[in-house]
Formats: sequence, C-alpha cells, structure tokens
Amino acid sequence: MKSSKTNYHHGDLPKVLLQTATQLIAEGGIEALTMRKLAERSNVSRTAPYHHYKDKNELLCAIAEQGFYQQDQVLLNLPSRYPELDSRELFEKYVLAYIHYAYEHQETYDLMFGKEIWKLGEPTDSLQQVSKASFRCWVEWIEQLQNQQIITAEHSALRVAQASWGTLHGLCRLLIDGIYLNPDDLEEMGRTAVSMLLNR
Amino acid sequence: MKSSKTNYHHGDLPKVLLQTATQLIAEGGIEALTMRKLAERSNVSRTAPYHHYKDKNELLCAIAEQGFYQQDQVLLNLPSRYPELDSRELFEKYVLAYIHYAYEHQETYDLMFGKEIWKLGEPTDSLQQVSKASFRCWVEWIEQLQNQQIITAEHSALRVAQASWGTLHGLCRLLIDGIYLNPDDLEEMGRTAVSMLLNR
DNA sequence: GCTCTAATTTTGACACTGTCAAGTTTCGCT
DNA sequence: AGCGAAACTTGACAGTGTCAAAATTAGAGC
Repeated sequence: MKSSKTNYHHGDLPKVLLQTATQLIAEGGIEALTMRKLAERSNVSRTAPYHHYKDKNELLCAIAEQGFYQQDQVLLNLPSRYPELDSRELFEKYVLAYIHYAYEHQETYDLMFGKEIWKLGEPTDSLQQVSKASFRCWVEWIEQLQNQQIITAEHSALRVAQASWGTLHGLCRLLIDGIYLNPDDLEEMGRTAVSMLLNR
Repeated sequence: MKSSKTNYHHGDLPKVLLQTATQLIAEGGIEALTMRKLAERSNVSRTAPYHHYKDKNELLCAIAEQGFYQQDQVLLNLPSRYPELDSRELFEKYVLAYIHYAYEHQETYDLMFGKEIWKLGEPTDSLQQVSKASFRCWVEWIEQLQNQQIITAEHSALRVAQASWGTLHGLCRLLIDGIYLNPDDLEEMGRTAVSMLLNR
C-alpha cells in the first residue's frame, strides 16, 4: 500500500509505539520509558504519541494489559502441557512458571502489579477487567484444590487465594525491587513456600 | 546560644531536613518529596540540603533507616508486652503488628523495601547493615519456631524465613501499591496466611 | 483531477525535576 | 581582628510530561 518515506501518517503508530515502549522498558526499566525517547525511537515528534494514548498512564496500562494476556497464555496452557502431573505437582509448576515469568519480564510485571499504575496512575477500565479475570482464574483453581483437600479449606477460597497469591507476588517483588537478586534462590524460596502452603 | 533570625546556619539543618522529608512523604507519598519542596519547607535555598546529604538517594536512605529503627522497636517489644501468649499466638501478633506498621507508615515502608532505593538507587552502607540485622532477627525467630515444631523444619531456617517473610511482605505490598486497599481485608489475609504457614 | 474535511503530526512553550559551579555569608579559632 | 572552613545562595543546564496552535497529509465526494 503506501508506506515508505512519508513520515506523516506512517502505517499504524499505535502498534509501533506499544512495541517500542515494551522494548524500552525491557532494556532499562520503567523509568527508562520516556514519552520523548519513545517518540524519538519511533521516528516521530515528541507529542505524536499523545494522539493515540491520551496519557503516559494510558500507554503504561496498555503495556500492562498486554502482559496479562501473555502471562495468562503461559499459565493456562500448563495443565495440557503436563497432563501426567497431579494437582499438587501442577500447583508447584504453576508457581514456578509464575516466578519465571516475573523474572523474564521483570519490567512488565512491575507495570502489571506496581504502584505506578495502581496507586499513582489510574488503571484503564480494560486493564481492570483483564486483571480481575486473571485473578478470578486463580481463585477458581484454589477452590478446586480445596475440594481435593490439597490446600486448607479452613478459610474461604477468596481468602486462601489472596494469601497464597500474596506469597507468590511477594517473592516476585523481592526480585523486582532488587532485594533478592538471585533467581535460583527465588525458585527455591518458591518451592519452600509451596510446601508450606499446601497440606501435608 | 545563637538561633533567632540568622537564616544562615540555623541550628541543625540535617535533623530538620529529615523531619520535614518524613513529613512530606507521609503527606503525599515518595513522589511528593522533592529536593526543592523540601528546601522550601525548611526555609532554605534549593541546594542547601546537598551539603548534608550528598544525594536525594542519601536522604531517602536516611529516612528508610529511621523507619527500620522505628519498626524494630515496635516488634522487639512485642514479647514483653504480651508475656501471656505462647509462641504461636505471638507469631500472629507479630505478623499483624508488621502489617499494621506497614499500613500506618506506608510511604516509609515503601522506602524501606522499595525499588527506589534497592534497585534504582544505592543503599547506604549503614542502611544495608540495619536492614540485614533486622532480617537476621526474623531468621532467628523462625529458628526458634522450628525447634518448637510450630513451623516446618523440612527446609533450612533461612529458606523458611525468606518464604514466610516474603508472604508477609507481599501482603503489605498489595496495600502499598494500591492493589488491595482495605486494611481490614489485609488483616484477615494476614491471619489466613499465618494459619497456612504454621503447622497444624 | 480537484477540493474540502478530518485525521495526523509538528513546533513552541511552560512548569517542573535533580544537581553542578561559582559566589556569598557566617562561625569558630587563634 | 583576622583567617580558614563550613554553611548557604544564586544561576544555570539538561531532562521530564503535556498543552495549544500551527502545519501537513490522507481519503472521500464531486
């Protein structure tokens, strides 16, 4: 079609911006993502991005949303990828995969669950929906584990889901915030946490 | 001695700066703490603080360090404040007190364990010492709980300490990052987590 | 093919930020 | 009284997000 050297109206900026932005944060963390650098990298003027994302906040939400889709995809496919494992083993696999994702996509994870968006910014409606759906999925799993007496049913599924996910998230945060740096340790911590959380 | 309206050399800026800074972040979060606003509030020029803290980073570290002292004081006094409780109950009290501190001093807590200092900045030597001592204290407690068979001894004290503290920290982060906002829920989540982590 | 409109992009500007270099003021000691 | 050091100030710079107004272009209707 058109393309080439037009400069003006070059295909679809929105997609390019999302890509470039994701790349930028992957390289240097969230704080390396600057509207101006993003524009420059996309060969576009400072304020061009503002016509596709009203805010820096909206841009960040878009990246985070993408992260949720990506993570969901990895995690939802686990059962079919390991059909030989029982629920207990699958749970550990899930936890380790979660940690692994957080490690491999530290900056995206930070955006997904960081205060940049949830406290300082304003999460987009669609981001809220996606993240809620993702958590609901976790709660349902916990419910199943409760029915199989693999995890405690002393408390409601919601509370157990919150507490266990809190554990998981806490460990990931330690990595992301630079408090524990060794991912091998992290994995061992994850295993330990799992064996503590599940019934013996 | 001197004092009054000299403007120059007014008592001890360092202490005033620390106080004002703590006040500023308590009011509007870490991002409300600006070297310039800090100077203004302290009735001093923009760059005066730089003669007492080489960096913004150093200032933040000083605030965080103060936070550790404060928190340690609360937590270390728990056993003597509740002599009638057994280890198990004391552990829950500890966890709740920890959460409570995090809630009451959200911004300081964020500084103590946030990436602002630990990943983006450079933790001061003395901050590192204080925080390490604080964690060592936690590990020792876990060791005792292991000896009393209140918590699992399947894994090393260090690993159990990391996992359990990760849980604790994770819950607090949910609050601080604006993901779960209700402190009452948080407390219930804390209780749930404790009952999951301890032996039955 | 021409024109008009709406979408898209740019330039200029503003108020912020952290921090450096150079100058000014004051304290404490001899 | 005078001097060196410590404390503090002013000016400056590069960087940030984002708004308003201007410029450019694509695509539709004739």
